[in-house]
Amino acid sequence: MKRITIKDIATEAQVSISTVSFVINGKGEKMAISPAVIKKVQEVAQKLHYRPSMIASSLRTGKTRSIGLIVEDISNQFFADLARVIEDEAKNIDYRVFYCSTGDDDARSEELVQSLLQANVEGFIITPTKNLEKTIDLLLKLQKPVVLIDRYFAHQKVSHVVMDNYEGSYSATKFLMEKGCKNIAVVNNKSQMIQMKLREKGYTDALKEEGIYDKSLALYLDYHASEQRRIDSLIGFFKANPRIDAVLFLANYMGLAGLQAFRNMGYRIPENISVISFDDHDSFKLHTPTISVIAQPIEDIAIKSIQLLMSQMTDFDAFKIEKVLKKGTLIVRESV
Amino acid sequence: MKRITIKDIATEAQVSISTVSFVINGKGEKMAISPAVIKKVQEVAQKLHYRPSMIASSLRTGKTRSIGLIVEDISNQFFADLARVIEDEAKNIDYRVFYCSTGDDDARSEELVQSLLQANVEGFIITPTKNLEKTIDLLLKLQKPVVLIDRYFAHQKVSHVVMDNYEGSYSATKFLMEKGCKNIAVVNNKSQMIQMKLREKGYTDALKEEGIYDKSLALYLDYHASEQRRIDSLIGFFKANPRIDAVLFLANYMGLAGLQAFRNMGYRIPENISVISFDDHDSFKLHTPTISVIAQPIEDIAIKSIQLLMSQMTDFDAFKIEKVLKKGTLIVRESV
DNA sequence: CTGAAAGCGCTTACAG
DNA sequence: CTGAAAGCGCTTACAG
Repeated sequence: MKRITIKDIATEAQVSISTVSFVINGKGEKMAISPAVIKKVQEVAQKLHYRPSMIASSLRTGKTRSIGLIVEDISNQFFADLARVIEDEAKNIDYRVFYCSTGDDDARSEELVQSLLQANVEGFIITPTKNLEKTIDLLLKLQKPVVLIDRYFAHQKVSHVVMDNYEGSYSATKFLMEKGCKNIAVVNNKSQMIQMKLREKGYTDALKEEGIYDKSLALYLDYHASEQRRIDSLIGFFKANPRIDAVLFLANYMGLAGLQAFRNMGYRIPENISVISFDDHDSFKLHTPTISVIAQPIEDIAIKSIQLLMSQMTDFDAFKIEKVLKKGTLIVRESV
Repeated sequence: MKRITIKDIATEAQVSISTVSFVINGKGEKMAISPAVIKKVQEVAQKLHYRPSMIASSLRTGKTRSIGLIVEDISNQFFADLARVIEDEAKNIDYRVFYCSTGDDDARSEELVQSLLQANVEGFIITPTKNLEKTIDLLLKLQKPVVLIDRYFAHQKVSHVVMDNYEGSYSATKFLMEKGCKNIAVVNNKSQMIQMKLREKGYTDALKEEGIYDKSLALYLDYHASEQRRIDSLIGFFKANPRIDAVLFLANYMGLAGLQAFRNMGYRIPENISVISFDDHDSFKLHTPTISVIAQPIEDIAIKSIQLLMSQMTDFDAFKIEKVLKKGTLIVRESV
């Protein structure tokens, strides 16, 4: 089955290919093509089931009407929701989204960037991995619009949209203290990424203000360890520190592992321990008891990052770097 | 920043663009180009940071090395896991995957197919919506390789890979009966899609064999209703049928709604009611009690469907239609 | 109001 | 062993 091209339409409609191209792209009127010809061309295109070749037009115009979205893990509900909103927003302005997961692997992230570059995407929305700064510099050098989300590099001149992580954990920690908790632990990962540091700092500062900060009450998990390994570390940590009466998990996968740890240990929530986790998740709503969370403003982040990207794409030179913080929401459930 | 093309390399290396193209594509030796020239070209390409234009080469060769994956909802864990495995498999053979969600909407599904056609993907893996049969016929007419997953149309000549849905619910129902359950309900949706019908038939047949089938013990939910509406229907149904002592949910989102319904009603699992759901989910592992499931053979399905697609892509004419059933696994947890 | 022609960056059959 | 040239399907500046 041969592909139908504008040439076929031109022949069939007995006009030139330029005329066909103008009509197909809705520029018929602007080019003062007669309504009769416009109608004719449209009918023929319809009849032959013409489908324009995106590839040819991309090659010609240098535009692909597509953006690349690189997240940490598309099967994590937070990123899946984010991707869904970004895709919808992009569709509204007739853009396609190519999305892919880094698995928190620097080498893979760089490959993905290269592969999206080859696919000629017009802009990038990225949750960078720890050592991706240089790769992002490359994108900037290539004049590619970039917006970072969820995290960023403190000294890099790139727009980003992230949740106000500091404020989120600061107020969650305050909330735990108001409820009477005295020995509040925190569970973080070892990544040292800025968003995780800020979350921990919010926690630390809130406790320091009350003079009850105790740095031995922090556990650092390995992102790449198996879930069982994480659960084991958690059990070890809580057994070693029986005085802990509340815990703040700095990401949903840690919270999920934590709940399994508590179940194994026979801890009851909130009688034995109060729990708050970052990032909402189905399981937190469904758990007995339901778990309080600091929910990310997913929709705000998605919409703002597309906006920033678009303004860069429209006018790269006039564009100003924006660093946007969006407030999260403390959702109080039964676990405190 | 101007794009570097093979022309630039040719100029710099003082050879023809054909030579450059051959070297870049690893055909240097085959074309008997001297090692010195090969080396030279490679060095220049490296030095200038040459990145081939996928678009130009696609236009020329008609190949894009990409496949389209259309699932129901990428934020559902089942499809997310499936997508992840398919992406990895595709990457092994140097293919890219474009994935997108239908939201169980026929019109959107057709749009997605059209948009992937325009992007010139070389093959399709699709979880079709109810009325997508004609669109799939179109793909077949266009000689596009297609593999359906999760569900299919009984009389359409297309390869598919699905779980053995009948066997899965048949054996789950048997298992419930062995445990002494007498009034076993089933919760399905209204879609009437073949995979859902087969799941229900496995349930029905198992009960009929024992002569205890009661058709009033079936509830049909609306996929497009809000979660709260689904929960309300479930509560109404179980209140109206207090003799029910076990329930089989035919998809994970129904099971999740069911658990919330039981919590609202104060039902205890498994004392008041035994529960088995199709499709595994984090929440089922984490729930108190943990919930037994019929897990899909996700990896098997993903790998097999890529295989089938590849054999169609390699030789469309010689290819035979294959209809593959993969067995699921009953994972027994605390809910029965 | 419409058409001929150049060119986007590649690949490959052909010529030498 | 290497090069000149055609052509993939479009868009658009230019000419008339």
